Amino acid sequence: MNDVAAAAGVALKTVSRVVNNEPGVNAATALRVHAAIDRLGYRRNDSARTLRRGRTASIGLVIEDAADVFYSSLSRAVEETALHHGCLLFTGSSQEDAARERDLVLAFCARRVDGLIIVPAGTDHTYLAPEFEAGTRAVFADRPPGAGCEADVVLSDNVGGARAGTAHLIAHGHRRVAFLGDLPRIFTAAERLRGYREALAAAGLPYDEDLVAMGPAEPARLRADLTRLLGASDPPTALLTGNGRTTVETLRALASITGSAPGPVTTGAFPDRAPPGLGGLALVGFDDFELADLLGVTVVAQDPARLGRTAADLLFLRLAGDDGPVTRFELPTRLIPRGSGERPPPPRRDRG
Amino acid sequence: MNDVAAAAGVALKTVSRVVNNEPGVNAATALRVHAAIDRLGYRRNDSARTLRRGRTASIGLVIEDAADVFYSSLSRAVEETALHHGCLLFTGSSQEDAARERDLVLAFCARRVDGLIIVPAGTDHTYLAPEFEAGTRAVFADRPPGAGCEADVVLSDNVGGARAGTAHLIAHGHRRVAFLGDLPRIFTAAERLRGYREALAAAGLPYDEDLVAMGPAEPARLRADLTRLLGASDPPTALLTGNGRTTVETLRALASITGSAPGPVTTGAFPDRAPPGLGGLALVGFDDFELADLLGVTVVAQDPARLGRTAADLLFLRLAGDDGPVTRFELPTRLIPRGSGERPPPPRRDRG
DNA sequence: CTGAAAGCGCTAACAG
DNA sequence: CTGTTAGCGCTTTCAG
Repeated sequence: MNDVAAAAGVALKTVSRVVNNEPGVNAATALRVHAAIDRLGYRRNDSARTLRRGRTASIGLVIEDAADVFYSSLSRAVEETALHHGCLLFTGSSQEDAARERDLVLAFCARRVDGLIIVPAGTDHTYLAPEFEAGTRAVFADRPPGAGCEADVVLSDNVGGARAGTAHLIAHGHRRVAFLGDLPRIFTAAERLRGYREALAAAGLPYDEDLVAMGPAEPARLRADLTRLLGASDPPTALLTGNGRTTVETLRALASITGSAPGPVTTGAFPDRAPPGLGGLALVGFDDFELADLLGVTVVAQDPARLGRTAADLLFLRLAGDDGPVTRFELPTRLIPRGSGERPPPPRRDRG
Repeated sequence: MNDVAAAAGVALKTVSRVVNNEPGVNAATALRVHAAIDRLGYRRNDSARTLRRGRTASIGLVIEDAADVFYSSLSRAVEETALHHGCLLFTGSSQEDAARERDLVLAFCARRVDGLIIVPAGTDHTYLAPEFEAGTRAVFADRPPGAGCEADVVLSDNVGGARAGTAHLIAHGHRRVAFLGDLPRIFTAAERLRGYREALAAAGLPYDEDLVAMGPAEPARLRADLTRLLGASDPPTALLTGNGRTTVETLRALASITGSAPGPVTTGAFPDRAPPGLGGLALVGFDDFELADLLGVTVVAQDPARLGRTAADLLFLRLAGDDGPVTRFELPTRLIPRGSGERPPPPRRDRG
């Protein structure tokens, strides 16, 4: 900028004014400055600019895994909103690791991001207190912050969604509904388990621990749990899977267990024959996923993009000075019947 | 930092030394400084730090769409490598818009990112020249830079992959193979079309323009093109789809045209019956996708994560001072037979 | 081992 | 309309 000023024969400040389109610069002078800028290939250093101005015009986003469709949709929505507000976006994946989440957040804070959107992996966010004190704002998405951390949060209605999915299966005659969930320490997994239990209770059905399998969405673990479930003396006739990954891996596991892939819905909306590969099981999955429509898999859909958009909107509201009380948004889920969740249980065999 | 220095009764520089673990500080002094840091909740401002040091320890990534699985995998790999090098990552989606690509890149450059990884939407990258001159490094991924821009690039073997996919269908007896590609202005689409043509030529088959449909991967457009293709007097018996989105939307379109969803591979590896929904068509898709295995869809797989990793590694090599000649990596693709690509054409009806 | 001074590139505040 | 001065928070350089 100094060089430009020298080249144009003006003061530093005049160059600054021109570069920022500030009013009150003689057109001729501005022209001279512009010429110098072009000649020297000058580009403003926004790093220095933000240092001076106090705001970095950047926000940080910590998600679980950028490669996961759920979080990448959320991320995309946040990006859109950020750009719309003239903000650049730092992204990082916590990999469901609390320490890594903290490191990322603190790294973003060290760069003095104006705000944060966090899908928390950990449950202790006391490390954020100094940052909050320093004026950094944060909005939590998909999961709430740990106890003792007051911050806005945008969630899906996990309990309601799981309840609806379970009730849907029960309404179609199922009395033995299994739940395949994520690790129970994960907020959404615990909430969905709660919804599942509530639906059972509402229908007067007993809660049977043997019908519940919580764990990571890994093929080996799901295969083992499914084998156990299906081999039991009183096996489930329906499955509620706790998230997108789990649903997909369950379909895969079932295909290998029953010896064929899950079948599609035939022409009509809801076929009355069993989709091959589900082995006669009914299935409702939490989270919509690509090709679920073709496969005829009934799901409880979240809207990850809306989750991200809402969180980002909220953050920018805060950054604009909104100092209202901490809020908690809960976005609705939507049950999409596609066949796999509308199948009745097989006729009851007599026992003995 | 001033406050900390005052509180600890030392000079500014001593605090700086402690914060950066620089050697040559009395243990007792360091302790006093640490105490002051904790008491005041001090956190170093990395923005100021990078301004002074010249390097921002951040890189910018411009992809087409963060919500697309292909680019989100690439993105995740870049992120991993960046973090490994102590770098933070700015992300932005160009949405296949050259102007937006440029704006994002220049915004990143204004923040003085150390380097860039770009999946270009545009074909004119002269706007980068001043940045290169200023020392910013860039690596292109998935697609090469426009003419006149010298930069490293990491690609998939698009020609070879498309050639292999087409040859695979021809080897299974098909002589009427259609190609459903992306917009021809997109580098990868053009390359894959070239591979398709090469395979035809190698097999002594004519290139029939009526068998080629290039355009955006949108349901309506694909439905129209497929309807036209299948309704022709000499319709194709096999399809090569030009990317993941197109494959998925083609499956969807075919399902709605033929009145049923595509069917799964049955127990054996390659069923000899037509997967329902493909209407007897054989299909090879460019790009692997979630559940392609269960649906039995043969694909030419790219490795987006490796694309990202390679590009990032290359960038950090450059940032470390490697000034070798500009390189062009081409990663291999892999044909994964799953059934849909191994179906023979239907017995030839006599015409007339 | 510690400190004072200068300055990274920019903008805010106040002159002229 | 233009310029000067100070300083954002840090590190570099050099001197104690």
